[in-house]
Amino acid sequence: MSLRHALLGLLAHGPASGYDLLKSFDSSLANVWPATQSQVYSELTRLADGGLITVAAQGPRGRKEYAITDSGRVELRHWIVEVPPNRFTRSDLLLRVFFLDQVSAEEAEAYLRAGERNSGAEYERLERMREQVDALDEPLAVTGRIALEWGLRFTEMHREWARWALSRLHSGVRPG
Amino acid sequence: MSLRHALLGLLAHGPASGYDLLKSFDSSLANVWPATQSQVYSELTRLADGGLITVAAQGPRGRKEYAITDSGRVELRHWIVEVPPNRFTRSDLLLRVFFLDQVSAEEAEAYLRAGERNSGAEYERLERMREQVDALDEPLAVTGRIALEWGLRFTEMHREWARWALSRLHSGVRPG
DNA sequence: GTACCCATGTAATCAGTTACATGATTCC
DNA sequence: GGAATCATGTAACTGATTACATGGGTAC
Repeated sequence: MSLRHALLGLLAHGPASGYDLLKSFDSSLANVWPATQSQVYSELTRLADGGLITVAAQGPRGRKEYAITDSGRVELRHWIVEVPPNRFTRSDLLLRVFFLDQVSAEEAEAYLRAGERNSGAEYERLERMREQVDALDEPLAVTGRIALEWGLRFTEMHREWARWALSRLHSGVRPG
Repeated sequence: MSLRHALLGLLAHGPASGYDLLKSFDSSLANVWPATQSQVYSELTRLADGGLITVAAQGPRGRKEYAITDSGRVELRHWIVEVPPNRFTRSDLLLRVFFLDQVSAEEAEAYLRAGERNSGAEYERLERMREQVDALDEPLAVTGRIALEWGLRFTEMHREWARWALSRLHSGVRPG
């Protein structure tokens, strides 16, 4: 049930249409909580039915601009401060690591090297984002910057871990 | 479609029943790929229908012991080395961070402090696991140890990030 | 004999993905 | 007038969660 709160959170900053919100999911929020077009539109309908948001204005091409209601804000705050975050996230990347003993040493090595490369590239992508965010002065800049820092530290950690795993794999597969 | 590969990976180490496999999901795999009882049993039936595993033996209480087949091993290896891991994982924890400007400074601070505490406790839990794993000499020990190291580094990173975020929040909310 | 663990299965529901479908407006 | 973009919606399917339901075997 986090998608609804992601939408409430975005609408807490101001009214927007499904189309507008979708763009947030394609850019900033894609790293944290990806969502598809069909998901966004149907969730907006449900939120409006529940009275957490309302259609504040209608524009051309059937555009509906949604605004958060008081009960929507209450629900958002409740979710942030009261509902404990999910501890376990699924990682098919780590799941493969668990079974690396089922492939050849060369394949296992290639897998970890690919991980090292990807997190390096991801780090650079986030670093470019940071430069942009640091230039802004919006309210999103503070919290967005904190989330971005998480990504930077995460990818850095991942890269170093992949290196460590490579050395560990060598000593593990060929003990001595 | 990672659950089926998690099952194949576990069965690659030797035959087991649904009940046995379930225990793996409750212990070691819970950190990486949680699965429920109903999910495991229905996926096992599907895997057997597809010929990736077979019922190797039947025991008391309707116990079915499954064994991986050759095509199951082929599929497992293909998944490990050919299928690229999922880059984006959802994090409702980070999603809340994005919207921390919607709650009071005190509440935001409490949220980050709770994250710091939790990752600290999680780190200690994993450290205790490491002590146990380091004592083993099974084939799982090598890859399991590598996955565990990821958890240790992740929780450590998370804790340090939470601290950083707290200082950042103070300077961000009350500029000067 | 009874409590606990072993052991499997099904049904209902929810969340998320992919694909399909349609049409209005703006820009050039 | 044609292309790109704005804009919303629905249908089919897959994956995951929760709850229900049942019964055999073992230890004491």
